[in-house]
Amino acid sequence: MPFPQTEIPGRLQKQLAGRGIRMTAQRRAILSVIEMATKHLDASQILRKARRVDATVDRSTVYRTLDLLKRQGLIDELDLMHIKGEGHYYERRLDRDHIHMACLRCGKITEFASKTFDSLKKQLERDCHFHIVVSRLEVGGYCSGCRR
Amino acid sequence: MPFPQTEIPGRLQKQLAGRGIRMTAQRRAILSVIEMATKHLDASQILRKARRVDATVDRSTVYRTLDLLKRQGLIDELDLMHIKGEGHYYERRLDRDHIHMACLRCGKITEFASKTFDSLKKQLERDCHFHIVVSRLEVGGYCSGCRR
DNA sequence: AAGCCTCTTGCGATCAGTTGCGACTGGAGA
DNA sequence: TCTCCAGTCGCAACTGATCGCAAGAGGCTT
Ligand SMILES: [Mn+2]
Ligand SMILES: [Mn+2]
Ligand SMILES: [Zn+2]
Ligand SMILES: [Zn+2]
Repeated sequence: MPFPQTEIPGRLQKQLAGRGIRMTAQRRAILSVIEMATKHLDASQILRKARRVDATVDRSTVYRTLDLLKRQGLIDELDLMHIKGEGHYYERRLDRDHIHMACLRCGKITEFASKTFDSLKKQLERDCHFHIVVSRLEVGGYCSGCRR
Repeated sequence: MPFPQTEIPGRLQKQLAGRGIRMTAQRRAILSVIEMATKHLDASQILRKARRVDATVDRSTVYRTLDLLKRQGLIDELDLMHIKGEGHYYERRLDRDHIHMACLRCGKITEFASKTFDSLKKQLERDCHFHIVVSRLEVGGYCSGCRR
């Protein structure tokens, strides 16, 4: 999970509030969980952690907040090749896009930012006259430790 | 949805049988639906169509068969940016990988094969010592008709 | 500080996808 | 052609995600 060099705590909350979105105790709890995360979390993990901050948080509020953050472009939703189960994973969206690689054997997730990926997207925008808002490149395969 | 120039009907079925996988009436029904599809289908659409071929097909059999085909590398699973709902879409995997672009306004799905995408994957394999088995690049944004 | 409007929430019902189980069957071998 | 059993199936119970609704609470206005 990529981290910015210097992160102001509560930044996510400020970004939302700055867009005129109402701040609630439940949202603050969920946002703090996402902000402090050191790995990709799924909805049930976010719920569990958020409840330690505010015990009233309900499952549906987590899903609704994740949906809000997605629509606002503040988080990205990942499949991670559905290595375990059908669920989705979430991570904060930072300045630089990155690729996710999931090892089909050991389950390790590797992240990688690539210049070629950036130019591929530029090329897509030019060649297909498509304005890209969000992009997701995920690959499944075998990591250096697991390939033979 | 990309189509091969000449497709032998029943090819998917032969591919499975050739790998020693048992062929059943239900599987034949589901395979034919996937083979004849002219667009990306979700599980409930596949179930509905398969039942018109064999009325006994159950929901769980569709999911189990999709899972089998995924594991065999014969179909790919797509999110299509979850333009509508959380579900997944399926398409046959053919020789050439392609990118999916989903328009967030009109919902149109555009497919695109790219030389740069192919070399990005090669570069990934080299730089990360990762052996790619399956890859998925999906982008959301605005198509030529919808961007202003 | 209080009122008010609107957005948000928890709850329960519902829907979609998964799993365990006993019955069934494809197809290899006799 | 018949037998046989591992693999597959339908079913029903279960789990995770969604939705509609009435109650609750941000935060602007006064
Ligand atoms: Mn990541
Ligand atoms: Mn997905
Ligand atoms: Zn590995
Ligand atoms: Zn469009």
